[in-house]
Amino acid sequence: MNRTRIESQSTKTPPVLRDPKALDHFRALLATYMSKRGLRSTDQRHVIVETFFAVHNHVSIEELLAEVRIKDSRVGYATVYRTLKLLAECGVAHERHFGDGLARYELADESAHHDHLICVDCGKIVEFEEPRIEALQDEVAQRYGFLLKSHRHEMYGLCSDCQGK
Amino acid sequence: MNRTRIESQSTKTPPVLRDPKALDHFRALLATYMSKRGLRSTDQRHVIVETFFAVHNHVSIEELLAEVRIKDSRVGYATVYRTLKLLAECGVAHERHFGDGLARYELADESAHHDHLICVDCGKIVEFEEPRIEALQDEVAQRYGFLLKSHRHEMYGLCSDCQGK
DNA sequence: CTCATTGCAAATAATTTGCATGTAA
DNA sequence: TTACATGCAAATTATTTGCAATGAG
Repeated sequence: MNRTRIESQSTKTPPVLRDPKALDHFRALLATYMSKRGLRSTDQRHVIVETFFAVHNHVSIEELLAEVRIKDSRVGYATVYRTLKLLAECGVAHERHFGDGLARYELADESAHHDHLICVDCGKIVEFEEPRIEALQDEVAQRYGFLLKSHRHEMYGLCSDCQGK
Repeated sequence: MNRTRIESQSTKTPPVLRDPKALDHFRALLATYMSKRGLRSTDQRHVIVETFFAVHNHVSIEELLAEVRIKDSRVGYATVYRTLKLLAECGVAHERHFGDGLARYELADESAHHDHLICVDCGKIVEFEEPRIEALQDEVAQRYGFLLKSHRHEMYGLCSDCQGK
């Protein structure tokens, strides 16, 4: 693993404001999932999950590991991988793959069924929602006889800040 | 590399019919690009490129290598990687990444600006075009001040054949 | 002749896994 | 005390690269 790539992006973006109610919902979801399978609550899982809740959306494993190690320097990266996989399994997080070859995770949020705009220069990721596109997707799927399960819609370009350069 | 995964998908799909004129266009494009940079024409490149033209769209490296080795068993996989990279550079092919972790290549075709429907059960890939979605994409990009360079729009679901199972 | 190209093996890079040790319940 | 978890290192998997040998121009 290329450790030189670690850079805490959370210092670049303002602290994330999240609805405490929503976080409680996700904590409960995780707790239920874990107790149902006999999984155990550990210090590592706790610090990783709470850190994930606190940092910007679309964190990479590397970024999250760096943040986690500020609080507990002895957490191994395999544990972060395993814990994020767990969060994805129980529906708390979604795994995303953009063009740069590494997995990013975001808080699952059923209500915000969004897609992504990605700046190819600075890497900024903007979420967007467009119900008319969703509607056309359904129409296209029907045209080809597909029963739609999920989709991925990413648009790449230059954000307003990077167009001047 | 996992060599057990080799399976020639071209035997599952009917031989691809392509416009000979379009292929000549791509051959010329490649020849120009190569001579401009002093690159050399070799037997390996020739067999790889012609095989690529003959097989189904969205070939993986593994699949293409298997086809190529039917004609010349001594071609190394590094050469296939390098040649497909070359095709992508000169605009003859596009590299695509779907969910299965391996790169797939398709003939570049400016006129057919299509996206993909992918069956999560059998892996079938269907191309679709929907100008109204393209138009909405431009609208969304403008809304967020982005200058659009490219996009990727993939829809995952069950194709009609797999819905019955 | 000269420098691009090839095939092979070794290197990368992200992620996963085996295993001895640690620790919730 | 009994599995599950952890940390580490080693394994995986797709892709890339170094290098000596080959070959195109």
